[in-house]
Amino acid sequence: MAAHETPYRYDAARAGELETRWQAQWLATGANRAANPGDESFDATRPKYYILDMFPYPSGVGLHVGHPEGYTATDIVTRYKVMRGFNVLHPMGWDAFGLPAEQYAVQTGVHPAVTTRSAIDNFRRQLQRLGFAYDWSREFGTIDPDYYRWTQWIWLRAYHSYYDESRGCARPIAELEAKCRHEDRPLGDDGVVWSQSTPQQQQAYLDTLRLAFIGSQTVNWCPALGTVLANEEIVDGRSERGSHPVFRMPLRQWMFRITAYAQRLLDDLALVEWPDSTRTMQSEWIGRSEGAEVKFAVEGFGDLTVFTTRPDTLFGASYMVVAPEHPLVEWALAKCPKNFKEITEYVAWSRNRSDVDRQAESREKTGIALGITAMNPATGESIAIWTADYVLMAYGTGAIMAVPAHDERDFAFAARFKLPSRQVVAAADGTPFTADAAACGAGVACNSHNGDLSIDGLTTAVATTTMIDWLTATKRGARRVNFRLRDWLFSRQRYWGEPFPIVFDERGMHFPVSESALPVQLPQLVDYAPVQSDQPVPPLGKATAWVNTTAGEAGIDAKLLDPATAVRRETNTMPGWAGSCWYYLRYCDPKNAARFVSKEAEQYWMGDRGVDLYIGGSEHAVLHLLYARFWHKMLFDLGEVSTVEPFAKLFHQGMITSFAFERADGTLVATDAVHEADGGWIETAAHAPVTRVIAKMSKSLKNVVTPDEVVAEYGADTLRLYEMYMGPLAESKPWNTRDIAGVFRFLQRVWRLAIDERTGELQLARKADPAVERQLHRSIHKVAQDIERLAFNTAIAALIELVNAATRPTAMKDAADGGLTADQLSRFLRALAPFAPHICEELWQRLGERTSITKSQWPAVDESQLVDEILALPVQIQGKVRAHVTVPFNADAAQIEAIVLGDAKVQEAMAGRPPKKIIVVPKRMVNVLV
RNA sequence: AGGCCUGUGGCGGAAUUGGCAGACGCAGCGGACUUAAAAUCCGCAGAGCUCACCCUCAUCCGGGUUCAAGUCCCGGCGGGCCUACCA
Repeated sequence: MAAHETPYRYDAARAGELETRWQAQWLATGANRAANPGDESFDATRPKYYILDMFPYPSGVGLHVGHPEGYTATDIVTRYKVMRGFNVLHPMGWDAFGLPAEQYAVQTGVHPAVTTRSAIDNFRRQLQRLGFAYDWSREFGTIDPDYYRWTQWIWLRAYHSYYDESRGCARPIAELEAKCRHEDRPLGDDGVVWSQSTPQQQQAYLDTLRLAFIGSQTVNWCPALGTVLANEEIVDGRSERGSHPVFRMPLRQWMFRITAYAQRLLDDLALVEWPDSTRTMQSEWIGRSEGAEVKFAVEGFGDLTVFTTRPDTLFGASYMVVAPEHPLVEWALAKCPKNFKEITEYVAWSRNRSDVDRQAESREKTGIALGITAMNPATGESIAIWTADYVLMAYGTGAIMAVPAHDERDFAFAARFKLPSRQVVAAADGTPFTADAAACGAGVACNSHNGDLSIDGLTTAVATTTMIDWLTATKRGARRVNFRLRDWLFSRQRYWGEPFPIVFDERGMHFPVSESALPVQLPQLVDYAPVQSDQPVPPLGKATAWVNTTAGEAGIDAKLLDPATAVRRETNTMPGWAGSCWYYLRYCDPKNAARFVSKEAEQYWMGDRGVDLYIGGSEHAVLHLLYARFWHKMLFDLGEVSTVEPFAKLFHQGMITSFAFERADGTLVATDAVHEADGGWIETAAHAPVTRVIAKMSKSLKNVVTPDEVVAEYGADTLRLYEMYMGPLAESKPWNTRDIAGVFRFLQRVWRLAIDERTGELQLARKADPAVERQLHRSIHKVAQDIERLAFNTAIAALIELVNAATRPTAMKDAADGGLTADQLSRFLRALAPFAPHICEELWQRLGERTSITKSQWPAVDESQLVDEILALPVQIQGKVRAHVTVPFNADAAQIEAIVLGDAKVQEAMAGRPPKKIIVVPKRMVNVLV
């Protein structure tokens, strides 16, 4: 039939027309608005459900097809839950501060405020074109002063708090300060008390306890990015973004004392419904290890403390190693040892190397003896102290006891430098000890006794506790838990971020901006480029009029500082992660000018367990998700939020990959340089066969697909359906443009089921076909179940099967003889609506409905339609299917046995042999053993 | 080097608790309709064997548990992700 004969066919143009029409309508009528408690339209009888997407970082290039995957999934659940009678919160916004926007601005010469706003506008347009049921009235960006005002406020709350170890939670630091003053405590080891200390000393003391504090730290300096980076932002010694080399240097920076929360961040992973892999990654990142600290006496220096997880091997510690940055190195150099020059050179060399150099080189250990010794507290022996860069200053105490017999790293080092070794553990399974390798496993202690203590013969676990008890009793050490997690470096030498609400006076003391003076606005800068320098120089320093101000002007409490005092503003800014640490809270109450979120809105939407469903990429498994949990716990301690964890259920969508082609030598070829021939692929220019492989979408491979092009060719409903039909949400899956036709044809069939393509008239069945009716109930039931378990691909398959069953044959003369009745169509459309909302809304309205399908109820399922009266059961003889029998659905085992044994084919297969055993699995199958 | 995940037709995938392997879609093949093609509708379709099958083989490879294994256990091989001198 020619196109002119089917002018009312569902094609790209029709899809585009009806989709944009309904999108405008939904937006205009606020169809997707969620009412807050206290709002006029709020219905308190409904349960709440909070569905959150990880909000995007709007980039200049716009959305790619990976973005809508997770967004479509949450949209389906949103629409489904609304139809099921929930009050659903489903918001969207923009994570818009940060490095990429700034780098893009520097490249293009356009201010990041301008490029970011236009990127946001483009992202919003693209998302709205896909018909997602976001409550757009709640939209905000992290760059909005109304938002970052509260980011600054939360930071101030942390600044004003410390971690009370005795209570295990954050408390106002004012309480601690009052206590210090009242008790007139000594502030440090030197015994100087509070009242005898200068204000600077008092502040420095409090800074060792604040949750948001300033401190001098060895930081990761990335000259190419012109900023310092958090440990989490470094991969293989290079910046996660851009892969630039990173160097270590000491710097005074704002930090978060996330380590105070290490144990709780670890423990509470048990409370959340998250993928195991993500919980494992977080717990490994936190890196709890149990062991002991042990003091080794160094004559003239004092104690050299090490952390070890194997105190049971203390008798085998035959030398020690400290990190090149360890204070003991300076002390040793001060004694002018023979190899002073070599030590100095080694330390300088290892310090200046970037991490990438350290790791690029072979594992060959380097190091140098310091020419001093320590006393092994167990053996009383003098053992040499070395320095080597395989010992990290940032972990434990920056010093180790080396037990080459039972530690692979120590073994390699000892082998290289011919250092002594002693066996102190015998393998539990009797494997003989050799000097060729370290025996790291557990076993039984040996050669481990002195006049006071013997752990010989004890298993590793018992030997460990015995040793710790002895160390504790003799004050040579103690039980200790150590974490790999380090404090979070929270300042960046960049322009495009939240300013810190803090100023410094000429003494270098810091003062917080009052809450009432927030936000501290980011000043408009014409030149915001990073400053090329060996030393970090924040671009905000160029805003001299903004930086140099008075206490009064900056909003410092007059009780803290005279308003006329000259002060300098902090010129570092917060890192890109700041805004995403609490955005899910702001969505609950985005316009609140008095609080970051009202108690009522927070308690309602966060409920008992926080966000009910959070979907986003697994690349945020450690960074964002750990930081957000940390902020949330601080806010919980301070009484600002009511749940312990922010995200109850987390799910990661897989990556959408693409095809590329690979030559015989393993190099990749762009898709446009290849053609298909005889079921294979040929590189056109070289006439050589290539194989199809799966690769990430990239410009160079010419395999990037954008939602805009798919929407133009098929419409948004088809794109949504295709992305959900590709496979399980969690898996990574290749985009295959060819396959889109399948779901598009499905929507065309849906359309044709209701609409006569030639006339545009509604066409419906006169009466319901019982088989179709039955299948309709089953499909709706399955779709509901599948949505609950996020198995959208199988839900769609069920709907396709239903439509195939209901489709009229071409030969049918009267359309009313087939298809669906109005009532059936109504129910079918509601089941499909979460997936393909536009076409369903259109057909729904054509059925005569006047309220949006969005607001309709999920169709009811008749349970009796889900069971068959007669079941076909496969019958196995000796475990192989040999026959099928039909039985009543409620037949018991005895009845089924009788039917089976009476069946001719069964008897034939049994060949006269008597049944030895019959296994009947109700409603599944029968197995006869002879 | 370690940890976690994963391996099913030509392709994407299904099989929810151990119970008929390959649902559904793509690509392919055949038919109806058409002067013809497209579109549409109906059918076929894991491999093997002489057609068919209530035959044989088959879920990366090799063992095992079980009446029964894609699914559970052990050992390999391949792919992916994470961590990577963390004492």
